[in-house]
Order: sequence, then structure tokens, then C-alpha cells
Amino acid sequence: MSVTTARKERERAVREELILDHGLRLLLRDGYQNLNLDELAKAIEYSKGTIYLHFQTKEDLVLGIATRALKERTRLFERAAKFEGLTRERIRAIGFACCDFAVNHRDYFNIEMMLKSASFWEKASAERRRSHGIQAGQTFQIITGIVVDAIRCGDVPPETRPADVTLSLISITMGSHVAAMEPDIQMLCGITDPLCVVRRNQDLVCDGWNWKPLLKDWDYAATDRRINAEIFPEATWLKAA
Amino acid sequence: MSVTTARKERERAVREELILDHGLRLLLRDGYQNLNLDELAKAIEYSKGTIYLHFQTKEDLVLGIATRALKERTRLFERAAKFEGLTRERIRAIGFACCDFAVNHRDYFNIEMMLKSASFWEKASAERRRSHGIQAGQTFQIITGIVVDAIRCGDVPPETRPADVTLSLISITMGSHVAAMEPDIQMLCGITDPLCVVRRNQDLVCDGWNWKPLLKDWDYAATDRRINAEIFPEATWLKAA
DNA sequence: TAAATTATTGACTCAACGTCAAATATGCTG
DNA sequence: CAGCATATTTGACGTTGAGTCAATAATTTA
Repeated sequence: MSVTTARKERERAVREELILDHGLRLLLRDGYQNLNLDELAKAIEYSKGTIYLHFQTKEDLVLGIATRALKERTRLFERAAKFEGLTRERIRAIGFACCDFAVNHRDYFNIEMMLKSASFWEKASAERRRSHGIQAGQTFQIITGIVVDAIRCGDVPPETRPADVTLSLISITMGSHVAAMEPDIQMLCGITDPLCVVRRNQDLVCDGWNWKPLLKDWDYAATDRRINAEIFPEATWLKAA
Repeated sequence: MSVTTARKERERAVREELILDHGLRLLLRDGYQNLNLDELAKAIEYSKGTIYLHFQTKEDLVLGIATRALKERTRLFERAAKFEGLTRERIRAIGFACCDFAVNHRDYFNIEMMLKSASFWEKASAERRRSHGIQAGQTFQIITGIVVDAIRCGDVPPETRPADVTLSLISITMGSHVAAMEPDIQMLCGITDPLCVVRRNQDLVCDGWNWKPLLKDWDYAATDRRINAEIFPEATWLKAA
């Protein structure tokens, strides 16, 4: 009995991954609105009913996909946090990870945006909501950890509240990703590389907090090359500033 | 003949406003997903077919609602731009306008976020897309105008590119609004007033651009009181920092 | 192997968008 | 004003796709 249950459990997990894999693929291709569960069922070679054995609603499924993407981003952040250097170089490695993730998950921020609408959130299962919250919290903590180090060693003024810094970095990153991807705004600002915009704006916020060394006082292009070589050797999108 | 057409035109415009009014109301109450056109038809006391004489699709309608909201925001920006003072005080008035708008249109940013998803955009009419783009461009120009003044009079370093500043302000504002409204993030950061977060982050970005006078060198609380009194006397949300 | 239990299915229901032929209102003319 | 022509409005209907559940298939147990 218990032997088979373990195998069943494993098989179930495998199938859930299969659903999430194809779900992500179709979600990126078609967007949320046009994501068709009948088609997803065809793709995974199971019936629609089976999908509903894993996910309560379509929204629940999409939240599952988003959470898995977020998990991967957290893993990238963890890798980035290991970069050795000044605290501002370390936060820069996080920024690098964020861009690398954006390259490989172009539409993640759009999916994440969708989760903001209340009607979406409330149709997902409590379990998956919790899971997503925890994952988001971990990402938050990784960033905050570096900020705390920065305050402790005097790179950031002592009276600064760490969570405020983290929040500002999350805000500028999310906002920049969304804004810099807009065709209208790309036209108005002459944007050719959205990632450059994101990173420049992150620098701006760090300078705003007076996070030493300031952009003008350090060769961060060299830092970027080190991050690229030491932490994310597989990333190929880094361009010379 | 031409007399009646003029009247018809006017009546049509009135009805379109009626649709947009109730559409906005239901959109804020139910969110996009649950916005029901049959219910909207009931509310405006016309049939659903009539709604479709004004709007090509549901998406087109929502875009129309968003554009009208954006128009109102532009009007607020225009008022704010008239504030007399230092360039950084003037940009602060824009930030004030933005918060005032957010207070009266709580979910505007969420609606705006929805517009980012490609599937949405492509279901709206070309005419309404263009209209929204133009409106966004005007908002952009108001901000950029102040930035140009700031560079010209030396409040912002001379080599700065105005559009970059505008983009960073839009990014931090949008990102902060979205992030600071998240229950999870409110918990993690101990946020009680999301508007404070938005304004603090705007200050941060201005400091990042080295926009004089820096936050620490000027009594911006006094500026806020002046803006409140002189430009937005009806706003009641301003709290002491 | 047969019964019992569990897993899977896909035809069906239902809700809501969008359409369009019919109904109604308006305007025009003699 | 009557009656014809044109413009406007309607709401029942077609269609799509999310979500359900009784029926079927597979697996385990006795």
C-alpha cells in the first residue's frame, strides 16, 4: 500500500510539472486570455478533467506557473548573492540576475502584473496563494540581507530602513521592466535595449540612497564583466555600456 | 438635415459618456474579468447591441475607460505644471497630482497594467489605441517639459537626457503604486500609507539624478503644503511626513 | 480471478461575448 | 397628416471555452 502511494505521489508530481511546462509555453505564446485548457489538455495528452485534478481553476493554474517561475528567479538571486565584492556590487549581481531572468522569461512581469487584479487572486486556491507569498518573501529577504550588510558596513547611511531600500529596488525594477517594454514609450525615449534602462534606473535608486560607491566613483562595467564571468557564464546578453 | 445630425452627434456623445461612466463603476467593482456587458446594458438602460455600436469589443470599451481616466490625469498634470517654484518643486507638484489621481481612481494602475498584455491591446480598435497613445504622449511631454527647464537652469546636470529622467519617474511611480498596494509587501515593509511610499521613491529618483535642491537641503514638507493649498485645495489626503 | 477501489475521461452545462434579422423610431414628401 | 424611406435599437441566438460529473478504465486487494 504505502509503496504504491509513494510511486503515485511521484507520478502525480511529474504530471504536474508536465502541465506547468506546457502551460507556461502556451501562456507565453497566447497570453492569459487566449490560454485554452482544451488545447493544454491535448498538448499534455491527458484530458481536461485531469488538469482539474491538479488545479482548482484556470487562475490557479496560472498562479502555479507564476510561482514556479518565481522559484527559478529566487534560485538565480541566491546564486547572485554569493558574488564576492562590495555590497553595491553584490546588489548589482542581483540586478544582473533579474535581467538574466527577464531574458529567459520575457513575459514574466506581465504574468506577475496579472496576479495583481483581485478577481484573479481570489479564484486561486489558498494553498497556492500562500506558496506564492512565501516565495516572494524569500526573494525579498535575499535583497534585504544585502541591504542590511550595506548599512552595517557603512556603505549606506546608518539611519536607513532596510525594507524601504528593498521596496524601492523592487518598485523601480518592476516599473522599468513594464515601462521599457511599452512600444509607445520605446518610441518616445528612443529605447533600443530595455535591459539597459532597467539597470540604469536601478543605479539611480542606489545613488538616491547614497549607496557607496556611487555610480560615478566606480567602474561598474568591470563589475558587470566579473559578475558575468564568475556567476552567470551562460548569460550572453550583457552589452558594453 | 444637418441640424438633426448635430443633435444626434451630441446625443451619441452623451450616451458614450453614460456607457463609460457605468463601465468604470462596474470595472472598479468587479474587475475586468467579471465585468459583464449584459449587466452594463441593464445599468445604462440600453441593449447590449447599442454598446457594440460604440465599442468594437469588451477590450475596446475598457481601453476607452482607461483613456478617459488618463485624460483626467493629464488635466491634473496640466494644473500641477502651473505651480510656481523651483523645478524640483514643480515636478513634485506632478507627483502630488499623481497621488491625488490615485486616491480618486484607486484601481487605475491595475487597469493600466491590464492594457500591457498583448492579447488585450490587439482586440481594441486602431482608433482607440491611437487615442490612448496620444494621451500618454501628452502626459509624457508635460513631465519632460519640466525636466528640460531643470536642465536649462542647472538644477539637473547638463549632460542629462530629459527622456531618461521622465522614464525613470514614470517607472518608479508605476512600480511603487503596484508594489505598495500588494498586501504581502505591505506586511513585509510595514506600509500603512502607500502614497508616502510612492512619494518617497519619487524623491529618491530625483536625488539619484542629482536634481537640486536635494531632499536633505530643502523643506519639501512646506512645498507640499503650498501645492495642496494653491493647486489642489480639494485634496485632503496629504499627511505630515 | 473477481470485487472493490481509485484514476481518468470527455460529453455536457452554463455563462458571457458578439451578431444580426427583425422591430421600432425618426424623418421626409406630397 | 398619411405613408414611405431611412436610421436606430433591440434581444434572441450562435459560438466559444471554463468547469462538472456520471460513466468508463485501470489498479489494487482479497
